[in-house]
Amino acid sequence: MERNSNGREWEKMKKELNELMTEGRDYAHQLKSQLGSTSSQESREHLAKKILESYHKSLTIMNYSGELDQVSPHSHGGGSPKSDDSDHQEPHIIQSSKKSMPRWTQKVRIAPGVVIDRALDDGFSWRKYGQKDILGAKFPRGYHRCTYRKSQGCEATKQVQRSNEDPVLFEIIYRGIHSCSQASAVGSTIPVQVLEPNQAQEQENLEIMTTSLDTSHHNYNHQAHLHQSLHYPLPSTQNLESNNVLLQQKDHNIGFLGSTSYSDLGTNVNYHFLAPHDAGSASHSTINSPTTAGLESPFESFSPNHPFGGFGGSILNSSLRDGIKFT
DNA sequence: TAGATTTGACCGAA
DNA sequence: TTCGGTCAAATCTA
Repeated sequence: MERNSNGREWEKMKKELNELMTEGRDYAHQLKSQLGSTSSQESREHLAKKILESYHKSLTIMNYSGELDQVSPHSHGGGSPKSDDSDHQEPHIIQSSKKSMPRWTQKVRIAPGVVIDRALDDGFSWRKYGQKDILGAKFPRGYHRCTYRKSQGCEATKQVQRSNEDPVLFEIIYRGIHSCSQASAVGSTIPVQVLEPNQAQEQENLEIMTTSLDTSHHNYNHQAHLHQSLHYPLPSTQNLESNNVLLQQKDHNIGFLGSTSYSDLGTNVNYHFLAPHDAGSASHSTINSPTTAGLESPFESFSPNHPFGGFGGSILNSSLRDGIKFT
């Protein structure tokens, strides 16, 4: 059946991706080993560049494969029909009309204390092209596409939906990968993706990410605390759980990961990212604006050009948020 | 004045 | 027929 050939192609792609990720890991190890040494800044930058390249290649493969929508179609045995429980981010397939486009979801929980002014500043420029009331949703869904769609034919889009149950929680659905000039400057919008690696390798990949964070984040003085849980479309729920545990543990070491802001869909809010388990302690104070329809941008103090942009950017800007799942 | 946002209309999939 | 996604004209803003 068609599924068999797709499966073979997918296996081939996974192999290539695995090689690239491994390459990236090796470079990261080298970089890590140089951190405690007197190696030159140039040498470190070179290694960082190589890491970036590895991940960029990986993401490019995913971009053109058109396979992401099919990732792990068997990942939830007897999965429940569509659920409104937005706090549980079990990987699931979202049927997309644009099958060839990778699509993934991330959830951003906002907390007070950080003023942010760009609409979900993930380093890319977005232009809002629509807003629509969704059946069963209290808040409208915003539709955004890449600013460079016309000039560069970039097909990346995103949708922003505010949670019914938790107004400080935003679900952001990304579609497509940037093909515009921002892609090389910022990195892919696709966050970390580990494609069925064994756990050891998976942990190493994650270590790379956090190592990268440790080497970079000190350049920033954000107030926000960001916690994360990544959700991979892996067949194994065990992998999923280990990812979450690992990342949350790493997260505590990181301290700060980033902040962003979002302005849409209901109220003016200032946010930083918190994992659900921290949300309670972090008072999601919502700075309500007198208008609820205006949806002004509450995001500030998040530089779209910060060095998490490339490798780190694809991971940090996009991944290190409340939750991400590929679909 | 150019670029961004808003919003009603339109279209396609289910 | 309904609903989600996109279009495009009108409007806003820097």
